[in-house]
Amino acid sequence: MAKKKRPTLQDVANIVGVTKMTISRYLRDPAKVSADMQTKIAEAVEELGYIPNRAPELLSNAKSHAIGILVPSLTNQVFAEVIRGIEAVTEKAGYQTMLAHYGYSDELEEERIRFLLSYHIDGLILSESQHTPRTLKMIETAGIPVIEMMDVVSPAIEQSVGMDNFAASYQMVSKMIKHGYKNIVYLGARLDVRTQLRQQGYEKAMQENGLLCKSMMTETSSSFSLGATLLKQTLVKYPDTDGVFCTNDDLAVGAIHECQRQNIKIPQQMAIAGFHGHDIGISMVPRLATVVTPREKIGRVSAQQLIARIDGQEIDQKVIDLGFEIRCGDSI
Amino acid sequence: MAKKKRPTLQDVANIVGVTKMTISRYLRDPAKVSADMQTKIAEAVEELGYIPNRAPELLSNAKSHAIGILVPSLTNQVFAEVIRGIEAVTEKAGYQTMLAHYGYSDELEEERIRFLLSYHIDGLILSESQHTPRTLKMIETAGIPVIEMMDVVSPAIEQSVGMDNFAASYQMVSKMIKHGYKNIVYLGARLDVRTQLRQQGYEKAMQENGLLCKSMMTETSSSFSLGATLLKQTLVKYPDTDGVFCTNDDLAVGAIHECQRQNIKIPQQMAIAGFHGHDIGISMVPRLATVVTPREKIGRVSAQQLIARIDGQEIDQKVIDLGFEIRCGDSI
DNA sequence: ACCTGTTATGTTACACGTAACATTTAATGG
DNA sequence: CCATTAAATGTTACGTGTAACATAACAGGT
Repeated sequence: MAKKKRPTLQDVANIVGVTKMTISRYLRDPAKVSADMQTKIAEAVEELGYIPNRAPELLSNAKSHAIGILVPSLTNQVFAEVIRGIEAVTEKAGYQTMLAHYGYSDELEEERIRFLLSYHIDGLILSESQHTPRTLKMIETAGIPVIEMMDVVSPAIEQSVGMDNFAASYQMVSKMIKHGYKNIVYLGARLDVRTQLRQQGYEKAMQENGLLCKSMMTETSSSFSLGATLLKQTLVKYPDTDGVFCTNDDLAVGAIHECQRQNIKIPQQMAIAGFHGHDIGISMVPRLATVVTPREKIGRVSAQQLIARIDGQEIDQKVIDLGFEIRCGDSI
Repeated sequence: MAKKKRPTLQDVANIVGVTKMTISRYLRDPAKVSADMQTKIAEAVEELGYIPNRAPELLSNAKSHAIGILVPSLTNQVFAEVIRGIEAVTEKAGYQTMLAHYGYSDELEEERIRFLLSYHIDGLILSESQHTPRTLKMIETAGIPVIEMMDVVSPAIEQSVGMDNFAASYQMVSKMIKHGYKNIVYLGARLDVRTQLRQQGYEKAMQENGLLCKSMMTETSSSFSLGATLLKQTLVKYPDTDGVFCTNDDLAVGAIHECQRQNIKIPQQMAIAGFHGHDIGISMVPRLATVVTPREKIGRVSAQQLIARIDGQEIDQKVIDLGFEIRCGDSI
């Protein structure tokens, strides 16, 4: 069972009886070779099971038609939807995507970016606006367009596409206050930049109304049961709590579960609001109040902008704000 | 703003005043060059922001220390956890992962595999045991080890790691029947192989007990609200339904939501069971009856087996069954 | 038959890091 | 201080597809 080397263009060429250049042309555009040559080459390629080799085109400085996508987490549903948006665009434009994640760690992000760049990707979509100095240097050196998604903070690199997390949570909490809730607590997990922005929006709304800011936070990564736990802890520490604003839907749903366990009536005794507008918020009873974020659109627009810039277009808008929507549901 | 070519080893070498070979040695193992050379090279590398280039090592038939992971879907939480398991192992072993997904389409799977193979990955982890003929040919040609995850069907390629979906659903449905439920309906979405195996397990259990098999199925991809919809439709079509077995937790949770909306008491009037054992099933009220699948372990073991085989070990077990656990919760 | 222009194929050189071997420099022992 | 060995660096060749240019084949018009 000797390990055969995998076939090269030359191997295909030998079968057909031409030079590998002809095979190369056929693979890039079949119409470039004569009709009977097309069938002969097709057969040989099929017979050998030829697999293209990207190495040479990486050696030359040709475009790779691959772009890198870097998300902090795959367990977070948000990014699955953003990725879907990105790929809806890249698929049509003939770009392949290389996906990586880094568990909210700057150092891991750097490592992943180095990995992706080592494959000469044509562009890069990041999910944060905070990077190590080395990351910034690498990206500058690579000289490829970069997009930072998710928030509309002024981009650390070139261009950002997202929504205003601060404004969104400010509006949501203001609405809760308008509904008459006074002792609203902020529930947060996984303290990334966006979580912090949302907390600041919460604080602004509370302070504007002369209310006290309280929070229940953890570094643990978000989950439904964590939401339940945080609510339980909140009720112990702040017994007069009449509302919680959660940094995402998962926590909010878990909080609702805990209220149901403790027979706390929503929204009469307790208001609960989340962030993102995932499907479960619509499915559940009561329907969850939440900020609906344009996740798929963020992906689509990011990919469009990136590809436009790969094609040489200048940046027309450094910051693209795709907005959000407040959905009241039945939980506030 | 002339586009600078990105720096090569030669550029680093020119700064330091040595040949690129010395730089290459340093990058692979700093101890291989003299002490003062180490600092000089480190500075130059930092200054240029040198990014490694994988092309040459792809050209030579060297190992790439990258493996490919192919999952049908990223929105499906199951795979996020499997991937976490895989990467826990690959990270330690010094392998990079290239992740791709294909939306349950054989053709897209083929395309993704071609893409991954074109980067000379050292091994491949797939999530299905059904592939196009061309896919099989390519994999054979590539001559790299392949693992098929998720179920314990006899592997289409070489080795499979997973659990017995058929037995699991058979046991769960049997348990529901033992609890006294008779008119149990199977709720399914996204008709992939594992969904079908689960349905067959359901049917076996029902038939063994002389009960009638009924199902409510759709090709739409799974979601919480789809679970609610399916339950609603089930109650219209089969009004005497007293239990539903769902192909996954999402559908089951949605079904519970719908029961809550319609004031159907769980488990007194309706039994509901899911599949996988996701966090939400523990968080929610009532706690969901479900089959707990070893998702992360499937990932870990798959990666271990793959790496062992990349290192030349022979296959010791063609099929590795990692078992499952029935968790009753409060919903049956 | 001859020229023109088009189409199809061939030739050459190149991109970049590394294995294998060659050479230089430094270090140790007598 | 020379001989021998070890350490550090240099040299050469290689792998694979493609751009750019070169050549061959062929059609159509006169």
